[in-house]
Amino acid sequence: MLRSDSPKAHLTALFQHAASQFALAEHISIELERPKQASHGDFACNIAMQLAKALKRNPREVAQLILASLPVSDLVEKTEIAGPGFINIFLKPVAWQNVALQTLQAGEEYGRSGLGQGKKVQIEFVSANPTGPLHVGHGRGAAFGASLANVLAHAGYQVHREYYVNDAGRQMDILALSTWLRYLSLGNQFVPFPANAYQGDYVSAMADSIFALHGDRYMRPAAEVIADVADATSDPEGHLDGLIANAKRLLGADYAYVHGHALEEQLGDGRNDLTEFGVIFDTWFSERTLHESGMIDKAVKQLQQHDHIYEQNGALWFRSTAFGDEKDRVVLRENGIYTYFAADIAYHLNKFERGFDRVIDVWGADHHGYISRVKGALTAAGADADRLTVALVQFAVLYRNGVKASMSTRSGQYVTLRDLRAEVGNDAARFFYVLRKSDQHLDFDLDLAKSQSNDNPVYYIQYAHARICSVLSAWGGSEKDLIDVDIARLDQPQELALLRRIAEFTDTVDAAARDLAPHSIAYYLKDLAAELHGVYATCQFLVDDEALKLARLSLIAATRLVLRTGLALLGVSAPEKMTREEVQPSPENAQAATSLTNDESRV
RNA sequence: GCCCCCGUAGCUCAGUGGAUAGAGCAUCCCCCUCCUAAGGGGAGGGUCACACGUUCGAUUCGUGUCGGGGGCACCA
Repeated sequence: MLRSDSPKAHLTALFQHAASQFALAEHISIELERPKQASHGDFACNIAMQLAKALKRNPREVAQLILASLPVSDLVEKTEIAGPGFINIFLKPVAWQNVALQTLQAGEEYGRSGLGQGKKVQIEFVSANPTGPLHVGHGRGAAFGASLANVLAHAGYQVHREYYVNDAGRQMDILALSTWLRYLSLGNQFVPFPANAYQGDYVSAMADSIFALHGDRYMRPAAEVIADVADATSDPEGHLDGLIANAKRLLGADYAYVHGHALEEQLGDGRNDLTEFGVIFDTWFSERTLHESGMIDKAVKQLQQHDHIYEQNGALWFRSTAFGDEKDRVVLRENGIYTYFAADIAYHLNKFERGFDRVIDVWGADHHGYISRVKGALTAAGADADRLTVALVQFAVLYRNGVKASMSTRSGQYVTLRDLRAEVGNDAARFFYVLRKSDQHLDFDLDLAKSQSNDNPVYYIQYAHARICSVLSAWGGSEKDLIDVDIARLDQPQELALLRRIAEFTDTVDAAARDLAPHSIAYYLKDLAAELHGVYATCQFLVDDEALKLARLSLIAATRLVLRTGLALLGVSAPEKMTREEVQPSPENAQAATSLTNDESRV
């Protein structure tokens, strides 16, 4: 007779029943928390204190009334009223022991919560300009977004992952120009390479490949390329724009090829990078299609119909100040080209049209000022802006040799996500990225990540998983035989602590989904692994007592399931074996260690 | 000037409207004849930046101050 509800859900129902005698209780949610101190029981309920004021009675007195009408349960050992009016509940061991069997029965479904109720949610993340390799800042957005998407899916949402491709606009033109200038130099047409163009080696590589494929088909005289272009020192941006205009004129229809080649190369590179990082998208949505399909025209017309657009200085402005923005914003420039903002309005209206109940954008914290603008435009267009949630992810600041490293894509001086993955591994990178709250700045110390990768908490968790695999493998039996065992043999404090932790998983997933906080999964897994290691250190699993052995194996099999499920949510692998690479101290390290010792001995 | 994030142990950071605020690293001390010691146990270490409010109760919520970081384009 295995119950299907968790101990907490069971108790919540009991308290709901007990509280229903008070009319006011309908507005109060039953909160059961796990006390920090074991002497306060398995759960503590503060409902008496919540009700006390409205009832104008002493909280301890209210607690008495609640307890008097609390239905009898075979899981409850005893209850007590403590402190200012807490009701502490002590459960019988069987309440927790059942958790192991419940977990094994649920299998991969364990931890699912009803939060999402099958609602469709779209999550858009990364969406980096395809103008160069992804860097460590994009990595954080990728790891956060992918983990959050997994968490939402496990919490019962139907999740759609999308990448918005900024394939229109000036930045892409600058990349195309940069590539073309490098290409021209291959035919000895030397145009001074602008300092504010894309400097990275990947640009030259693309030029090489175009030259290899098509020879001098796109070659033009350098003198014509720089003709009538603004001075590079006094007007660097105007200089770039002049070069772009000349490139478009001189190349004619061929410009689209150079532009398209650069786009495809960079987008493909980013896609491969992300795929290797375990970050997969359902849709890659092209900004250009918004322009070409007339969706932006439509969106702006929609705003015009609601009288939120006016003309000034030859441009069209959206009156965003009417929606809480600090100033009005241009949607159609004087030159007749829509702004990025205009495209984004159309894009978000399109998201809503596609029938998502909820839309989540993962943006870098530098975009925070942009939120009110987009939401304002959605409201202005008659859409429900509350269906859009923007999750801001603070910067990942990179440190190398203790110094903040430059992160500029144009200057080409940055560490790529690919480099980072190669150095610390995908698992450590994914885990490290989500180990901080998203609204916390992340100091990513490369040297530390590299030199101490063996101390990374991800290994601690993976090791717990590997240990279980090792034991179950040595046992050699089938996991199915562990679903129906005499679980009452689990009575050690460490075993019960582990069971309690396993029981928390569903609430953890639920809270992580609700708060858009995948980091709490990472912290939960650390705690879970710690409990497992504790049991491992105190209990022998493969003992002669057959019933005890099966009970303990059942416990660790359930633990393995939760570890696996949780790690999968974070995109981290769950290895069955951990093999340590014996690192021999290099001569420099040995020297450094020696000199450090000498320094200390001088004190 | 306006807006956003942060301020918790020596360091990096979790956490909570509740009853004695936690982890990892670092420091110190223990534990492998035994399923991987990438492990376990223990010790020390705190004015939860500061002030005032709200509350039965504030480290948590609000306001202000101070400190750190970031953002305020007819760029994307």
